[in-house]
Amino acid sequence: MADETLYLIDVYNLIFQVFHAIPPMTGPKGQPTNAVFGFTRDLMKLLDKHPSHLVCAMDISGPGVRNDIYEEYKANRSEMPEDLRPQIPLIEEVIEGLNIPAVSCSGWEADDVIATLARRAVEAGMNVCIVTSDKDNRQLIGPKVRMYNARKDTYLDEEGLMKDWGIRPDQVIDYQALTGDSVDNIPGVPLVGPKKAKALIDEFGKLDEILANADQVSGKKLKENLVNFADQARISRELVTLNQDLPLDFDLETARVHEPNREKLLTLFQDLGFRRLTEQMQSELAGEKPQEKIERTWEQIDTATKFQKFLKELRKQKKFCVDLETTSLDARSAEIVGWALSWKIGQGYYLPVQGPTGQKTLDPQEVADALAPLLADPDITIVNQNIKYDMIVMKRIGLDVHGLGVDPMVGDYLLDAGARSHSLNTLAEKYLDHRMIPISDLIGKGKKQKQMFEVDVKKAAEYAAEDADISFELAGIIEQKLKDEDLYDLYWDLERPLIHVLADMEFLGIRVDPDELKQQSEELGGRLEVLMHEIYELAEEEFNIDSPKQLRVILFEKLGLPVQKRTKTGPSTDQEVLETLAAMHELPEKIIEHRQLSKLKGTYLDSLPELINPETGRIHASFNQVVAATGRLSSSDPNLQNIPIRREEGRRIRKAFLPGEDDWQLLCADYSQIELRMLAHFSGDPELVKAYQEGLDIHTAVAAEVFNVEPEEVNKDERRIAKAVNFGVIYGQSPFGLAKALGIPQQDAAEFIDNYFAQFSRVEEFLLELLKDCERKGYAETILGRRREIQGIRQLEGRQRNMPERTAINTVIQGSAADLIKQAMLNVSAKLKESPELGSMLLQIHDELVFECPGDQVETLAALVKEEMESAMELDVPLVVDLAAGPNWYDLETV
DNA sequence: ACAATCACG
DNA sequence: ACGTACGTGATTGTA
Repeated sequence: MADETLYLIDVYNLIFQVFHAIPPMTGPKGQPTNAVFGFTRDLMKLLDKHPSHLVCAMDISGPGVRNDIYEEYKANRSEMPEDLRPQIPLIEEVIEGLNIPAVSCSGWEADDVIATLARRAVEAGMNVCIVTSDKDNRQLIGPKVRMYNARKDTYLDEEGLMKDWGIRPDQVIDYQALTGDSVDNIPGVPLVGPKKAKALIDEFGKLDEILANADQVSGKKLKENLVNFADQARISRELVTLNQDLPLDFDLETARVHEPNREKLLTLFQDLGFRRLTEQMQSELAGEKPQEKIERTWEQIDTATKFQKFLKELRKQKKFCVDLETTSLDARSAEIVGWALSWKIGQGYYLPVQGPTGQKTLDPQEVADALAPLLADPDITIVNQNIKYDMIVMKRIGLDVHGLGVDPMVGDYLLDAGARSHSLNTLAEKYLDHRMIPISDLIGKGKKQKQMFEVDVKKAAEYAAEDADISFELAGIIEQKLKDEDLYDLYWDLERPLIHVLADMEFLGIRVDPDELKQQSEELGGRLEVLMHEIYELAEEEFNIDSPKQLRVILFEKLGLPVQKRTKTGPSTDQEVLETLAAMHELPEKIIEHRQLSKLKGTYLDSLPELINPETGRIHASFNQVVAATGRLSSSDPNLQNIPIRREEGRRIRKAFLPGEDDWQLLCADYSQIELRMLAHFSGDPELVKAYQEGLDIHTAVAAEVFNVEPEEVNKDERRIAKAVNFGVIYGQSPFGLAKALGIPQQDAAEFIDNYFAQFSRVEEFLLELLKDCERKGYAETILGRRREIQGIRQLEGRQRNMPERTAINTVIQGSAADLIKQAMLNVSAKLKESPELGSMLLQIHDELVFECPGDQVETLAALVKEEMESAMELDVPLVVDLAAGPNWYDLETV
């Protein structure tokens, strides 16, 4: 039995771990499944390690023996989360399906079961591995007993324990008795933490000795505590001591690993919507050999000789992955620390060009010079995860990529636009069942984070080479998936070239005048100061105006104003509420103004200057291609898509946004009512189409139809209502929403909507068709075939379906508009490549593009941009682009 | 880490 | 009798 290993799994420990580590998932029937999935995956991973014996140890709910010792034991444990409870029976089924015995003991905990079986196994000459993150089990560690953390894939043995706590396994109980454990509500001795506990144990030995020698301990308070809390420490010791002698009627031989019940598991996995696990069961049932785990190796290229040999090999490749390790997440200020490459699955290379002093590195320039021609070769396919980042960094040292292939991140976005993450870690788990080395293992986290060049080169190499290797493999897999799903053209012809366009925009950035921002900030600062005092005066006390919690007290308790609506945590104080309250008291008005001004100051005036790159004098925001589920871009660091415009006070911030040179101009080109035109095109409604073809004011035209008056007789109110109804359609409107937007009774809103659909019946038909189509396919689809899965469109009914339906409608319209402007960006960009002297594209704000150009080129550029944007797609309605230009983003005049 | 709020299309 | 407009990102306060 010498080489046999028993794995003892603390089931609930693993369940809680995976439940919190894995974001919520839902099965086909809308049931929560994340814990089942994570548990199953981790357990099957464990089986890959070929244990000879396996036991699932469980708790039985209710108070146990330890509560007799100490009533408060585990008293601060909260109830099992609502989303977890229904998953427990499913997990039990998984355990059953895997043919693993589940063992528990009434009155005792899983830990005691584990302790008992561990002892018996060791006596039988077996090795033991305890699968839990619970620290109590550390007392069981020994020459033949290790612990295993399934989530982190790490083992802990005697040596590891010494490294972590600095003690031996037989000292664990006393250690824990002293330090206590807030999770299990074990009291311990106050003031004694990990450091003190180790010191005490080292000095005096066992707990009883420590307590007996309390008078010799340095530190007055500590001395007292060791005396006063001695009993508490002894109780704690009893609580953490595991029982190794439970009367379990269990023959270890029962734990021997058997073949799973694959039929049962298959059905279960299908019901739960686990695609990969279902496939795995099917192929195993079909008698296919499980795929061999790929052996992943990596090589460090750090000498001239190795580099020459490496280059010889690289030059033979038609496709490879390049991943840069750098000093910053901001591509515009990042320095290259090393290059990771891969052109074969399971093999990565790392070329360090910067490292801690004394470690071998290559010459940065030599590496760049050698790689430049390969990167620029259009016949060599270059791939990487989020390659836009690397392209920007490389652009700074004059390197260009031409044969851009599949970026797994962008590809996965097309395959599953709604996914919460498209990170490399996520994709590696999703497509390769591979868990990556977390970067925090390398550089740490929080404030003590290291820079990549400060990390031991060998460690950096392993991490970086893995990235390149995995990205390379993913690129191949995702390319095939895109082809299978008919999304390859959308990737190849739209998203892929867009990466270049966005990289260029981010690289160039936009010039911002810090002095203008500073001046405005000071002005607002003064006004805020005055407002603040007025507010304190009216409230008759000083409080933090930015704290909704404190504001609630002032408004609703002190002033006794009526609560309008509630948030999760209490009465709401948002703008809408304050506006209502403004009729009753002077204060809310002032709060509104204070909020507005401090928002402008904090979010824009004071933050933007810090983001100006000192080298370029410009702000280089990121345009994210894989965030918005509808297909739109998003902008961050900073977000340049939400610079104020609606109110004059905020709009002035735009004065600080400038063209690159003083005699240049900014040119703004925005699509007129792009989403409504999409709706007209899709529905083919003759009235809407005609209105657009004749160039009418659409809101007036719609008002005329809905209110049955001549267009000339439409009054302001009617136009306003028609406009709101028009927008409502795009959002999948409800009478409630419209009523709220317009401040009218819900009845009236319902009537307007009915009238609208009566007049524009093709719109209603189109929407119904859209929903039917979406329900059939499970996803919404845009004009260029972009898809977004709509959760709940199939299984939900009644009012529960409203949300998915609105999402579906909005996705088709908003997403198609996003497709259109992306296409326009490509077309404009292609033209500007031919005539770069005309200017450059700087920003995209959903339906608007911003350019900079020399003053004498404004008209030429305007004509080109208008032409390309209006002809980007051929719709059944004309596309109209409005143009404006000026010396900054505020003073714009129609071109 | 999350909730509330508010800036944009 | 409910609860609801669609899509983002940044800041601030609080647990």
